[in-house]
Amino acid sequence: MADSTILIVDDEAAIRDVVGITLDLAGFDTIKASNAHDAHVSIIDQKPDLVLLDWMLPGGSGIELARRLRRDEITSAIPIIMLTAKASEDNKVQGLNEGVDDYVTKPFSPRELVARIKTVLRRVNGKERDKSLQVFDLKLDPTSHRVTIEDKLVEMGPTEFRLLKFFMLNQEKVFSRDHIQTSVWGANVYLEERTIDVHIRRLRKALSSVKGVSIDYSKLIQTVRSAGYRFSVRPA
Amino acid sequence: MADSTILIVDDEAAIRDVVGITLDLAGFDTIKASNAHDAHVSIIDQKPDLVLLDWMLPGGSGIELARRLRRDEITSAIPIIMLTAKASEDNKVQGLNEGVDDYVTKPFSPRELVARIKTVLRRVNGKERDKSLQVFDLKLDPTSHRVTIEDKLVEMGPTEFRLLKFFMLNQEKVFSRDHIQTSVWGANVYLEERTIDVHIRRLRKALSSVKGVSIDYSKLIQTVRSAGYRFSVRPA
DNA sequence: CTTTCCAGTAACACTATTGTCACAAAGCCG
DNA sequence: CGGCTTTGTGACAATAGTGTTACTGGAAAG
Repeated sequence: MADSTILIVDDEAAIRDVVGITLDLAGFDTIKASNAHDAHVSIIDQKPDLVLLDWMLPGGSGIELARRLRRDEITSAIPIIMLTAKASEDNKVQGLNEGVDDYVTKPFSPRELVARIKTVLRRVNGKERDKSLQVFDLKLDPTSHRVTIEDKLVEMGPTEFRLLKFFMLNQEKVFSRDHIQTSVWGANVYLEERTIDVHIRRLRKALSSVKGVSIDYSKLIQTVRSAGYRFSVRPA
Repeated sequence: MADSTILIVDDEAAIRDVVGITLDLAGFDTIKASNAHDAHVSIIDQKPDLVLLDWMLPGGSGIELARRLRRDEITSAIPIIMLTAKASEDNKVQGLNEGVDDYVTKPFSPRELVARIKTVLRRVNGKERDKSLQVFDLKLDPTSHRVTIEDKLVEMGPTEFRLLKFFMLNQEKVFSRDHIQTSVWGANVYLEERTIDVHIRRLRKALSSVKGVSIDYSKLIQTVRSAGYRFSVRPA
């Protein structure tokens, strides 16, 4: 983790410097780029472990670059954290569809930035253990048994909680209903097949029930026809 | 913790040696005694942080010594772990009433012995944080939201779970119903006063519902007339 | 010993949660 | 488009959990 290389893409030198210093202090290696083209070259060339991408870039926006990276087989697995000037709903929703892994809104505290980078790296590396689970601003705390979105409590039943926990611990993979049943309800439990669907629905409902939130987190639970469901930050 | 001194009281030299070596390796200082009288003198003289006491001692049983230690102001705070040849129900129940802090049944693994000593020391020193809470063989795991007695699942409702968690985090102190209500239900919640009593009853019921267990763990929840309730391993 | 008070207990009504079902909607195939 | 499959959705009944109440039993006070 401490050896991860982060590519910082921002047209403002001041931002590059501040972020660079922050990440240096946190033990990351850093590369910098001031425009989308240079960034793309650096990514292919040096394969950073994560890209910090400014939303607004001259001559090719950040979102364009993100899209390109996702399309390309070689770069599609590299996590991206967007740096946005302000929390705009449209931006967030669109970014979600482009497969961005997280957002950090300027101005941000060094602490938060580092925390989010670590979270994303942990998630991508599949080393999600203990502690509270977090995806964007959706947090699940196994200890206090609470789920929040942007610090607003999300109400759901115990079964939905376990279902969400399972998904957050196993992101990006498709699970059959059988598999979900075994993992969430346990073996030796007979359930009518459609029961899973209903709980999926209830979970989605709970996730989108929070008002005043820019992202619809229920979209993270994707239906894979004839296969099962998947929890993913990437577009379906 | 690593500097704690443990007094080993056993009439068998072989046991004293084995236990002594085990504790040395675990970083504890050890004192040894082969009978109740010597043990008592050593305790007053050297004030060990914990006493490992053999149940059957020639010329004054271990239980007698435990009782004497609890009666005396000076020694009453020193935790005691009993070493018993076999898990006899009567012994355990009686020991519970004498205020023994834990039991280890011979033969025991060094690993288990050290683990139990550390648990008791942690509990007594009030540094019970994180992790799973344990008292004797009663375990509460905040993360998995499970309670077990001797690894057997104890069924109870969510409210009883929180109530038990509260008690296990705050042992040996008497709490008024008001205090319990605020801690477990939260402030700004109106409850009919007797409601607490009913939940206490349900928790006790749950704790004593497990079959094939030598100790009645419901006894740990003590009623303090006109004051409230207390969770304690010491006699009422 | 009697009275008074307090806690134990059982029973009840109310609510939340859960699994199931029936039907509507959407996707997929030729 | 038309038929078939799969999923979304609302409704429902059964169950578990919760708070309240009334009655019982035992301890403390007089």
